[in-house]
Amino acid sequence: MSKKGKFYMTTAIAYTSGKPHIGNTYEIVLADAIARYKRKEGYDVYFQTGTDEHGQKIQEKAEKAGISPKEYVDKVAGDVKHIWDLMNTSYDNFVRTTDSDHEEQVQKIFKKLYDKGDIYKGAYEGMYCTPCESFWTDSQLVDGKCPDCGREVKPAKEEAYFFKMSKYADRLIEHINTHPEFIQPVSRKNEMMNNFLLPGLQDLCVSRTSFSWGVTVDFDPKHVVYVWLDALTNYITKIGYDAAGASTELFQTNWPADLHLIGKDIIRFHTIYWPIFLMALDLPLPRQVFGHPWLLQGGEKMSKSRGNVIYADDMADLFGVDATRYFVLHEMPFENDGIITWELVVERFNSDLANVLGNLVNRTVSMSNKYFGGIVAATGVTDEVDADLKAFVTAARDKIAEKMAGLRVADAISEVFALFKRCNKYIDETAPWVLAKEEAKRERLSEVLYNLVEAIAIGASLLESFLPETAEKIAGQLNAPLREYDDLDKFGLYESGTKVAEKPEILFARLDVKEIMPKVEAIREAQRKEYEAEMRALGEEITEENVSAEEAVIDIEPKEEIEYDDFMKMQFQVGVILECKAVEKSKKLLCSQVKIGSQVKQIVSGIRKYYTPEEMVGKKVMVLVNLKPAKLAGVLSEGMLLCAEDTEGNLALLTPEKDMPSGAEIC
RNA sequence: CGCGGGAUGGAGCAGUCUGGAAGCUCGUCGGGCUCAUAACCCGAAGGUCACAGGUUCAAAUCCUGUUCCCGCAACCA
Repeated sequence: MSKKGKFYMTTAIAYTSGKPHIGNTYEIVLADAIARYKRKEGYDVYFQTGTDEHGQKIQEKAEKAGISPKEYVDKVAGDVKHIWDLMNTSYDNFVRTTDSDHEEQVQKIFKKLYDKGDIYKGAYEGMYCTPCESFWTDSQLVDGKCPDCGREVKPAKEEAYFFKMSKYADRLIEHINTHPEFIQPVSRKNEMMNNFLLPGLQDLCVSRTSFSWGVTVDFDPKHVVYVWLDALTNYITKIGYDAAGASTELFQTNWPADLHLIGKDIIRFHTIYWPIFLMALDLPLPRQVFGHPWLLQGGEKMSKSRGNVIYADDMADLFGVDATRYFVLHEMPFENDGIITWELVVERFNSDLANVLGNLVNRTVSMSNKYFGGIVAATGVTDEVDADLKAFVTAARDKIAEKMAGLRVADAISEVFALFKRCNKYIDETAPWVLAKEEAKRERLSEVLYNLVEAIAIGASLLESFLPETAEKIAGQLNAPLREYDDLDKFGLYESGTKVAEKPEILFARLDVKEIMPKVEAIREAQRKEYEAEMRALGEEITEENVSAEEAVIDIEPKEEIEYDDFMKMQFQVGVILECKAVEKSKKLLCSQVKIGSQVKQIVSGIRKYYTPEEMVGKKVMVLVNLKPAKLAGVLSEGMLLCAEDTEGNLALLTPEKDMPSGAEIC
């Protein structure tokens, strides 16, 4: 055990539904920077990551690809690990939820919670709407009928296991209130409190019978364990937790985790369900959960068919691993989403990596060789300007420590670069090429170069956690080892008389956007080709539409087969929008007056995000006319406008392909 | 009136808690320098700090109202 103690941190485990893009890769790089930094500070770090491999979605994807779920996840887990390794991440353990020891512990945990009474076998005692295949609680019903379709529901009893969330809610609220650092950033804490905890927690259904690709409940094998219970517990099972009490030493020393690093989308699972599961297991809670923001492709959504997905390996090919690391670490703010575009990457690459850092090392090494044959020696001939440089450089370590303590990784890396900028300024202040002209200033010149090399050596050591490969390269050129953390506030440890590399190696060669963009285009083209090949392999037809669409094809849950009579019960007609306005008190609803034949109906639709009231007026739309009227946000709606919806939830109104009069029947 | 965050030079952000000369990075323009990867250093232009009121000797900062964006929740017949 080191002097600072242990530090157990995890990333979320990646869901193996496809190859991770740069947005997913961000998390592991961020985690790695923190892990390396903590190690440097002197902590015994245990850094765990891995893949989440169960669930319905994976089962379906595998079926489609015509392989077993296990074959499918083996492949994707391989891809994930490959990228994690490519990004030079220093995890200690790569876990997979299909590992047998994990599955076994999940079963034990489930059983333990069941024996304890926190998990109980129940049923959706509520009401089941057969056409909708959905259960509803009494409070969700509208006039005792299905809130989805308005039809009769009947009591049904599909059995399932539930977890008594409410039992631990007060304890969790108390914990969150007394541990302000628990949820980061704090704005997320309010969301969790206001939306979930304070209104009251519902018991959570923790088993499924609708698919089989998961951990089987061993004492009731037709159920599989809810994927989140399965996934979250990796944080304990894979460091040796044993529900029967025989936990390993690794577990004893490392639990509770010091940091769970996760995406902002899964904060709820980590700050509500996970702590409650732990309470039920009588285990202490993790110290901190940080829900980081997302890295978004500028303006557009990432989609394979469009060829604009940015993958870490493509970026590494074009720019190198450290440049990729630099970009994601630097560009991601603490709280808001970051933006990534190829142009932005090139700009950052040139201005920071090539100009500030690469050129600094290059000119310094080059001057040492030119003036002193590469020998860097301190002479003690100082000048006033040296003091400021030294003060700046020796203060950097603690500034960075402060940023890192608050998980402000982007700010921390900026501090490192501020040091390099200060060095460039020092060169200008001392003007070595002027000193070189006078033989009498030779010792001063030597001291200046020594100071520079020393400052760069410290800078490289501070850079190590973020860009490990580059730090090593710089140390190599200076012919000096990277420094220990405790020495980073001391100036003058570079061994005087050391000879630096004879020829400086270019660390980052400047890039030209004009040369990069054709390569980017090639990557895009390759992506589209690969995508088409995949579609073909799945037997899907490639049409102009599904290549250019957000997602080529969308499969939805198949519904029960219906009789022709069922169809005939529904009355569809063409309607024309006479008036349309936004529904107040609602962000999504538009209220339209629709003329169908000679009658006018008021219809409310959730399409405000996609259509303005003005553009609605005059449209011919398809209307389900005989739907039972209902109130939405207090406004009566007497029918339904038909829309197509993609997987992103984007909506498009259906309109007749040729002009048809209002009231025309759709059949 | 569901909860919360935000609006600051061309772009991206800090500053707001604790009122006291509007700051950082990138870009643009001018200058310097030549050790270096056309790089580095210095300087300049450019902002009514979303809008309207109020408090104060003094407001980006505090108070009230308005508009617009964004999370989360709800809703989406």
